[in-house]
Order: sequence, then C-alpha cells, then structure tokens
Amino acid sequence: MTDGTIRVLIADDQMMVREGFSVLLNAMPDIEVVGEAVNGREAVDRVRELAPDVVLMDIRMPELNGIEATREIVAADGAAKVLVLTTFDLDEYVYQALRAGASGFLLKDASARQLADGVRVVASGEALLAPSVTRRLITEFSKLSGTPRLMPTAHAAYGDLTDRETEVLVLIAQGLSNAEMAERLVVAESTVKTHVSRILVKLGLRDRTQAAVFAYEARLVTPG
Amino acid sequence: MTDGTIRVLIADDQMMVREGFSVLLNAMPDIEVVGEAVNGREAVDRVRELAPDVVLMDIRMPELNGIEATREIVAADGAAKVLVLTTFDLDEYVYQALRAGASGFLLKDASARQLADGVRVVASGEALLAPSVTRRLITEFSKLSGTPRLMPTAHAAYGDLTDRETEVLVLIAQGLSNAEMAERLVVAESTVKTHVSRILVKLGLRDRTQAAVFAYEARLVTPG
DNA sequence: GACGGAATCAGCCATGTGGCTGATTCCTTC
DNA sequence: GAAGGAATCAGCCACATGGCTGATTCCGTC
Repeated sequence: MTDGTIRVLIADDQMMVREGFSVLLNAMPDIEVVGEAVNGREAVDRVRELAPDVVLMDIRMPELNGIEATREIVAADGAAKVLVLTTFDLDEYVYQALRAGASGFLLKDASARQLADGVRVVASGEALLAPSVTRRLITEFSKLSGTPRLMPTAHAAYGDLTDRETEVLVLIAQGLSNAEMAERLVVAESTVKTHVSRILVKLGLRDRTQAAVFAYEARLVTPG
Repeated sequence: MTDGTIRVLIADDQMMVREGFSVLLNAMPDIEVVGEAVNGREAVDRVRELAPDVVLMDIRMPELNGIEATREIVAADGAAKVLVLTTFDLDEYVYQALRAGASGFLLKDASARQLADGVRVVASGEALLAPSVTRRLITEFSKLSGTPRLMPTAHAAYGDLTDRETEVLVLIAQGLSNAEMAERLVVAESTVKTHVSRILVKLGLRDRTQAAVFAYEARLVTPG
C-alpha cells in the first residue's frame, strides 16, 4: 500500500492456481500482482526482493512449506501480510499458519470478490478468518472464562456405569461442580454426590479430576 | 445479499455516527443502508422487520447493549451477520461480543474503504478481526497447545502461563493431586498450590477439574 | 409377591482444595 | 543498582469434596 495499489505476491506450486488468481486480482483496479513463487523458499526470496503488501500463500508446497515460509516472512519484519490459502476448511495446518503469523486465510474456491476483499482486508491490517476457525478459537478462549457449556450428548452407558452415572460423568468432564450438576439434573446435591462416589468406585478413580481425564481418554467426551 | 446489494442496518445511539456511516456506505454501489436503530432493542426489532445482511452494531447503547442485541439477533436464526463497532482496541467487550456470535468488529475510526470492505467480508460469511484480538486469541490457543512462543508478545495480563505453570497444568490433566505433583516436581506442596492457584486465576477457571478439561480442549494433552 | 437394581435423599466426618497474605531467592531488564 | 517477573515456601481459613452409613421409592424380573 505504498501508494494506493496493493502489491500482491502469489506463492503456489500449481501453475493453474497462480494464473487464475493472477488474472482475477489484476482485474481489480487497486490490486496488482507483482510476482509469483512456486515454493516456500522462493516465496521468502521474492518477498525480500519485491516487498509486496500481501502474500497469497499456499500451504502445501515443495522445498519449504507455507507454514515455515510464513514464519520467515513475518519474522523478517517486512510489512508483508500473509494470506494463507487452504483447500480444506478444518485443515489442521490452519492453526499452525495462524501461529506462524499469518493474517488470515481463504479457501481456494473463494469467489473473485472474496479474494479481492480478502486481499484488501489483510492489506489494511485486519485479520481474516473463516467463521469455523474463529468459532474454535473463541471456544477455546471461552473456556478461560470458566463458563461451563452444555451440549446434547447421546446417552451411552460406559462399562459398569448406569445411564445416570454416565450422564453425571459427562457433566464432571465439563467441569461442573456437584451443586451445578444438582441444579442441572434437578435433584438434590446429596444425590449427585452419591452418583459421583459410585462412579469413582466403579472406575477405580480417586477424584473428579481423574474422572474428567478418564472421560476424555475413554472418548466419552471429545475435545472440540 | 439477496440480489447483489448488501443490505445494512446501523445500530448506534449517536446520530452523528449513524449519519456518517450511512453516507459512507451508501456511496458504495453495492451497499445499501436499509435502516437505523438507536438502541439494542430497536436493533433486534429492525432486524426482524428488515432482514438485513449485515448489522453494524455499537456496543454501548441504552435499553439493550450491543452484546445482548447481538446474542438475540444471532440466536434469532437470521442470516444477519453482526459487525461490532468499538472505540477501543482492547475493549473487554470485544470478547463478549465474539462469544455472543458477532462475525467481527471494526474500530469506529475505520476508513471508508475499511468499513466497506468489512461489511462485504462479513456479508460473505467470513470473520473480521483486528490483529490485536486475533493475536490474543491465538496466543491463548497456542500457549495452551504447548507450542513454544516465538512471536514477541510483550503484552501479558490475562492468560499467559509460565513454563512451570504449563507443566503443572499438564500434570493436573493427568489426574495428579497436589501432593503427587510436589513429589514429581521435587518442590513443596505449598509451591504446587501456588502454581495451581495462579493457573486458575490466569485461565479464569474455578477448580482443577475445569483446568483438566481446559487442557484437553486446548489440546495441551490429547486422548490416546 | 419377593428380590434386586437404580435413583433418590440425609446426615456425619476427615481432608484435599482453593483464596489470601506475606516472604525469600534468583534472574533479567532498564 | 533499582525494578520486576518467576519460582520457591509457609500459614490460615472457608468450603467443596469424597467416604461411610442408612433410608425410601420405583422399577422390572423371577
């Protein structure tokens, strides 16, 4: 954004992708594709030469993948913002990319408008994320606030546990106290205590924390 | 986005703000301001009437604040995306807004271009966040994913666990008692208690069970 | 109808836990 | 050398937790 035109570098090992995005972006009056790279190593070099405003970065690339390339580019301190391109929405790499310092990411099947808007947004210093990713980040963050969340869990009896006990175990694994469970299940706290005690005995555990761990390890509840 | 024009509702108790944004946005050929609201309650009603694509939502408003209004609008079903407007970057409300289901937020001093781009982005289903917020979300997320930090995150404050604290958190998530951790780490139990307390405070959790749950959810430890 | 399991509830009690205050020793940074 | 963060430790206190005993009600099964 040296003057008003956003200078973009496209890094992708597939020629078709580079060409396609290049045409789409050059059609925009305020965006100019200044260079391309076919792998991460080349991307890092090109950024050094061309000092683009935005780098469209594919993740899967030979030589140096998009994650590492992003890390180097961001660390290099240039004003260059990295917009990561992914094929899959829930790609595990997305988090790595964000941690590496990417300003956001877009799906490869984004429309011309979405692509252009995305480039403009990260160029302006904002971050662009798919809602699913944001939701997940927020979910994690929400846990910090200690707000216990409820989710409809199919009743599946585990081993020796009765349905009710399994139900209680799930609630334990969501961090609820005995009082909170009593309220949730509409029973007395003493009843909950009985269930908890029986769960511990049956599973051979010592305390509710171990019960929570057990629930996760047994896939009774799953992260995410 | 029923046809191609993005229909926007502006909710802000200050007339000047409403007018300003309205003029800026209506200047865009693809954006149309279809209504205004002076408080949260009215915003919810207007959304029901007008079914806008995007709601520009101020946080501080009489009657019903932006957070609650956002919650109602998002819960209402609606295809309406909420773009929250804030005055301060690190506004605590930002997180509440995101948890309430907002698609993103913008600073009130955003340029016309940023504003328009932001509206288009959230209308297209993406999320828009200021880098500082994203960084913080990612910091939380990655700190707890065990990946060593390499970005200079001068800011501490809310959720930065120290190495030792992270170590203790992992042990908690393995079901160890304070006494057991003390033995394992070769320190006094009182020291362990201090670490545990600080972890709970920093993460905003109540007890060790929630800490264990958090560790799993944050992928600090994984099942199997 | 008897039997047993499941769910419900109430006490009592020892203690692990978490909050709070205050302190010391290393470090690194300014 | 001052300042501040991190790790260490101690004591006190309120309370949730977990173990134990004993009880009632509602089921389905034999």
